[in-house]
Amino acid sequence: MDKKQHLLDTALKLFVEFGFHGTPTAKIAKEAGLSSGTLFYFFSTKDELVTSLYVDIKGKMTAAIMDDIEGETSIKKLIEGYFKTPLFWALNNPIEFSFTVQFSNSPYLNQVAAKEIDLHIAPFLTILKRGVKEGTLKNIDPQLIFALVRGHTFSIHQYLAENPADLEKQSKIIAESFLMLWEMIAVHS
Amino acid sequence: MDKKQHLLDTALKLFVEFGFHGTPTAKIAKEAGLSSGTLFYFFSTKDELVTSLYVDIKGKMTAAIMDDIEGETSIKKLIEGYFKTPLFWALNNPIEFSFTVQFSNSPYLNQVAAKEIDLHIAPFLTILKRGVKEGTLKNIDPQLIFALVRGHTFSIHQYLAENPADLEKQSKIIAESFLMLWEMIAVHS
DNA sequence: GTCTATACACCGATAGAC
DNA sequence: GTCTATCGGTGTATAGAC
Repeated sequence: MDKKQHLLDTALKLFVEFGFHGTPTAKIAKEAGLSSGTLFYFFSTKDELVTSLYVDIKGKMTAAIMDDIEGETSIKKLIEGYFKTPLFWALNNPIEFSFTVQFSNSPYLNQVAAKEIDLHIAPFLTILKRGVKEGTLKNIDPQLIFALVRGHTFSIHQYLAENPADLEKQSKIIAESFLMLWEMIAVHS
Repeated sequence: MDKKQHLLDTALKLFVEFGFHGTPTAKIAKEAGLSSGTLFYFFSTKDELVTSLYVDIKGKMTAAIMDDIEGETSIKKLIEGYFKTPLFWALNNPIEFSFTVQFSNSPYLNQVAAKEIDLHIAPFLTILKRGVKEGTLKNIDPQLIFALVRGHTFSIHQYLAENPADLEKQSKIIAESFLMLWEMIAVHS
């Protein structure tokens, strides 16, 4: 068994429930069945544990998106992947997703290098720019379109989290909400 | 001068910059030119200071919305108020708005009674229900429409915060983005 | 109401044995 | 690699004088 991973998993669960501040390292170690010393053997500081958890999760989410859009070239399909994949991923990994939301809206975000964040944003922005250039997307600032996709994702996630439903219904909501998003940002011919 | 209000103002500024955890009560008191003892004379715990700050700000935002939509009856105008007012309010009160975003995505939110939160949501939900019933809004769950409006607001705020522009341009973006939102949720005849 | 001084709990991190 | 034990620092909150 991988103890480092076990510590990450335990920390994740506790952070989401009690917050970063509300979760002492001693509690993480104890809950994981390990000692404080071991925790600090794997992570030199608490901040490193928190931020590496974020980088970890963000990487997994991005990987899922990349996997989904692999080989795609159509703007619509690409944006669909960037929108739907995180949502389906969130259905299967609610705690991980909650963590990223909490982290992204906390001052911890500043501790993650801008380059690390840009790494996930840049490719999507390139796609959006192409979409605007080609006339597939409305002629508005790609940064704004990016914000709209993000916000829409955020909306649907919030809704799904607060209104439990079976997978079929959830899938339907995600699919329909993508069409709403697409109508909003695409040029209709 | 109202020292309690001064403490609230100082705390607000520091919380947004350093986070709740990163801001000791002693620092708040010192920055406000007061002593720790005085702080705890006005607020019996730090948590009370944090949550009362939230309730305070939320109340002001809601008041601004209510003031804006006073006398309105048309669904479109009402939703426009609920969408635009917070955004314009955020332009003039960026720190306050940042605080609410940070607070809403932290475990502190659980410390605010559900009733307090519902107080701000319920009236808007009533309007949305009426809009769906009347056929002005698309026939989807009002809760979902609510989430969409929220997310859209979140998007535009994020965009405006990251892309500084003059007031005229900002106003234009807010106005145009409302139309995008309206097209998304309204029935087109 | 406001201050100074301080109690005292807690937490992050280290040292050193095994 | 993992543990136990513990240090030093920090932070909330209180006591009591003014």
